[in-house]
Amino acid sequence: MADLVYRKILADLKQRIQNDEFPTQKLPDERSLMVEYDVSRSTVKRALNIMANQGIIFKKRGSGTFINPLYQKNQTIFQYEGSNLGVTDSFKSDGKIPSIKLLEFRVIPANEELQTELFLNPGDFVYEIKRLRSFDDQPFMIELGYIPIKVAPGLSVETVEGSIFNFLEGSTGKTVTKSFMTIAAAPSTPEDQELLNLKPVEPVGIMEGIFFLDDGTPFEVSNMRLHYKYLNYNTFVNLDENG
Amino acid sequence: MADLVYRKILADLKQRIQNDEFPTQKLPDERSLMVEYDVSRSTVKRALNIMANQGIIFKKRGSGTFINPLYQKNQTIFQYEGSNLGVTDSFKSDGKIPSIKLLEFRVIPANEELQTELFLNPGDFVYEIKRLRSFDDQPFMIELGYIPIKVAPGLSVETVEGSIFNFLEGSTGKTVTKSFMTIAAAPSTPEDQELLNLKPVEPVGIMEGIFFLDDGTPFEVSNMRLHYKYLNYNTFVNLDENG
DNA sequence: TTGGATAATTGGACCGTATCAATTTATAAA
DNA sequence: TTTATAAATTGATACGGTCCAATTATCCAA
Repeated sequence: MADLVYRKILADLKQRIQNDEFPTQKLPDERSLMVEYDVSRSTVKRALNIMANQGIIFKKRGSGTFINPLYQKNQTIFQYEGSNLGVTDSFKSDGKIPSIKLLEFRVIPANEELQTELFLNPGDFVYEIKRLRSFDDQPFMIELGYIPIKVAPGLSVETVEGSIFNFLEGSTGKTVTKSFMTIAAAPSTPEDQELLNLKPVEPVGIMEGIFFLDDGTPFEVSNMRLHYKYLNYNTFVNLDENG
Repeated sequence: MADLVYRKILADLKQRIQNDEFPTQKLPDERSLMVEYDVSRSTVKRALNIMANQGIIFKKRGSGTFINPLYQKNQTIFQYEGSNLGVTDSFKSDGKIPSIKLLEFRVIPANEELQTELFLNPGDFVYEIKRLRSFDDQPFMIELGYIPIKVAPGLSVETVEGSIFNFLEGSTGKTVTKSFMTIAAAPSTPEDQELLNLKPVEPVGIMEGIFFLDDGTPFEVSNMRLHYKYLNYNTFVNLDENG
């Protein structure tokens, strides 16, 4: 995986940026990099394009390639990168111990909305999994997930009390690297307040996600209600939509 | 701009997907598309890669390229694409009339945080712009923005009562297509409740963004407090980070 | 010294080729 | 029929080249 040429260049350039090896905030031009790394210009461009899409660098034709000062100076905001999709991993634990309490686990027929979102047929069944996640006994999220039985037939109570993504990867080798997310906010319901230990005026953050297998199969629909202090979503938006 | 080959293919394929011209959910293979459009395979791959990064298609080596069923069936959630960064444009108005009320407009020295985020030096000045945005007299967002005077020296009250991005583009030709966004939620303050017409239990969504010019210059730091019903952020997450 | 034309620099777009790797399909053997 | 093997399919990686467009640097003339 990591022995790809463009990935090595990518990793190396990121490292060199962090090491402040480009004090002028300007990277060498593409033709120099091509000689330096002894690769073709296409490969250089590939690595640079990925960094540009991640907001690490800006490219300006005729002028050069420049480092996003924020990436260097304030990489705390950029640490969204490299995060995992699974909640277990993506909410940085800061040494706190994550735990899962299973609130509900059953099989139900997929309603119309789930049929649309998970691309199921009428009569297909899904697992309904409701879980409460905590860090050090401080609950921070109510997770209501739906998974078609036909894509994960072997789900058990023990599995569901841990990371479903890890189970999936271990049992089938498939990984979940893509999702469609919707982020919103709402006043907390009495149930939210009880489970997440919230005051009535304190809201919840809502993250709804449809997670896909690598081949595009919708794998899970998840509705996550978060203690508002834990909703902190960072993203770099680039409307150029170039590759 | 739109006469680029890969963009034409991109637009055409999107259209054909919407027109349901691929009922098997499978696109022609890259070599066929290359013949069909009479372009090189590199150009085909470029267009397909962009669509894959947008979540429109999934590619599977050895198997083919497949349409994300959600893109076709439920394109409402995908309508984030093609949106503009400027708030005036990006919040879909549904025929409602957007308006801006200027609450505050002054020049202040940049504090330490602003110096970091906008990459300024001690002593540099910024505009502080506080605005209330509405649709049909229904306020939905309090916007507190900071813009360095040296990147937009000509800001006037009239300008600031309209779209700053449009003014910028008109006066300098520079466009804003990149931003770093942080999304959160919080209980509403008394000021929020008054300006946004919220009940005490109703929260606000918070979007903080650093907007960049095309050359990477940080242009604006904006703190947006939204009526919670208007916070609805959609995004496709792809951890493959390929170009 | 300055202004404008000219050249050099630098990233963008596109083409075309070769080889590899994952998957599916076809074929042959048990 | 089932199973193992080989072939065809299909996207991924990487190389190389040509021409163009935006920007910056250079240089000459007024």
